Amino acid sequence: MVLAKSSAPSRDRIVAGAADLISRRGLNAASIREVAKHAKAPLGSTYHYFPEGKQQLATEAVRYAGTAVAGILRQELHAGPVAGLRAFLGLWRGIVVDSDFRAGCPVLAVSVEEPPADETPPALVAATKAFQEWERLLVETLRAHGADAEQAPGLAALIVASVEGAIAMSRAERSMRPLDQVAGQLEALIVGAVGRPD
Amino acid sequence: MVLAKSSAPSRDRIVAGAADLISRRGLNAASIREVAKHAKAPLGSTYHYFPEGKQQLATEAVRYAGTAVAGILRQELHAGPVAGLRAFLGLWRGIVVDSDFRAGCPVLAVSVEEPPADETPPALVAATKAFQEWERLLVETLRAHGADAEQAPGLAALIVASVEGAIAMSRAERSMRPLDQVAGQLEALIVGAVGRPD
DNA sequence: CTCTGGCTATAACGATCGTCATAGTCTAGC
DNA sequence: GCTAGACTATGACGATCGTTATAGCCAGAG
Repeated sequence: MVLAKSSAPSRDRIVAGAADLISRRGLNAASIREVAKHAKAPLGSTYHYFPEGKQQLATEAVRYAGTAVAGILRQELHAGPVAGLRAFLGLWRGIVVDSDFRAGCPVLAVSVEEPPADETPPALVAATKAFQEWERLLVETLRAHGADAEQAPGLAALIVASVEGAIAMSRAERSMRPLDQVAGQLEALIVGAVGRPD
Repeated sequence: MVLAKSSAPSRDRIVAGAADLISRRGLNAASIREVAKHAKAPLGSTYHYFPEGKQQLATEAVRYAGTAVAGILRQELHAGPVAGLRAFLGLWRGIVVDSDFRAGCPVLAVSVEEPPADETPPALVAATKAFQEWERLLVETLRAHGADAEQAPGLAALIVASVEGAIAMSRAERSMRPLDQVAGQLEALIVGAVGRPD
């Protein structure tokens, strides 16, 4: 699983495990005790490594997932926007399938839970940055491959939004149909956007 | 009176309040106590009206939201797919804006939380049905307005997925940018799908 | 060797969770 | 008015939550 390697040092295992657990259960329902057990680390260690508690752990988990996905996306986009899209979709597809539709995107999971009080918690800020970074990478490559410069941001937003939504729909339906249907639509859209001679 | 009269709008208020709270906090983090308070109903009443507990309440909340959205969608689609899309988007836009980015889609919220054990809880089944019903309504209208019959399901899936994803992204970013960008993309796609002469 | 400091082990704190039981209130039908 | 049944009020149960405190282990520096 891309978001949860299991042989790194303790601290990293905790972060990766938190990302995985958050993607499954949601932010509020992912308990620190479960994260620790999931990462084969003692509960005390989580507060040793993350003295600011759950908020810090959640923030690092979101950043970890966001950065990992961005890295894969950046690398695969070198082969063009369609290849990047396929890698992006294949990544999520693998997570959903390998978990038997139980895991999804931790960034989305954090995004759909109400922040406390009237301040934006750092985990939500990290989620925003992750989404925007993915969009930015897509925009860059779309433009570099001939897509209309003004239309690229809209298409990138559509890609990220529809993939995130489709992941959730596929989990609910316990079927890859939504994700695969969206994949087909997006691929055609990208081809049309970069290949069209005006 | 045994069946007919379930008295005051108390029960309905609880269901609607549960849908709202679930959309804000997520399924696991939306407690029955908060739902009761939010609906100005006593805690005991929730177990009186929903003897199967939280699972039943969540299921009815998802069905309620799914049906309400489907009703609006069905009505507005009579004026065509673009009008339907605008109503769909406007509905969610209102929920997000009016709640100051705190509320979203309860169907999505239920979809992104891991089911217990190895069986599918009824709330998740209800979520699947809600998504599929929205897609079905879109497919019908797209076809009725001249969209390619084979392409309509893919476009409908893309619409639902991207709107759901964009709602979450807008909540995270505390900005309507993602939802508005997706709106523009989808509108152009629908126009192209129904209006294009081959 | 001692000693230090990063890590772990264990237990507890108050709070809140889902759920249930019991008793009380109210109202509709006789 | 009386009674049955729909609803409410109240409080408790075991479990689990985030968090903290305290003591113990154990490698490496001196």
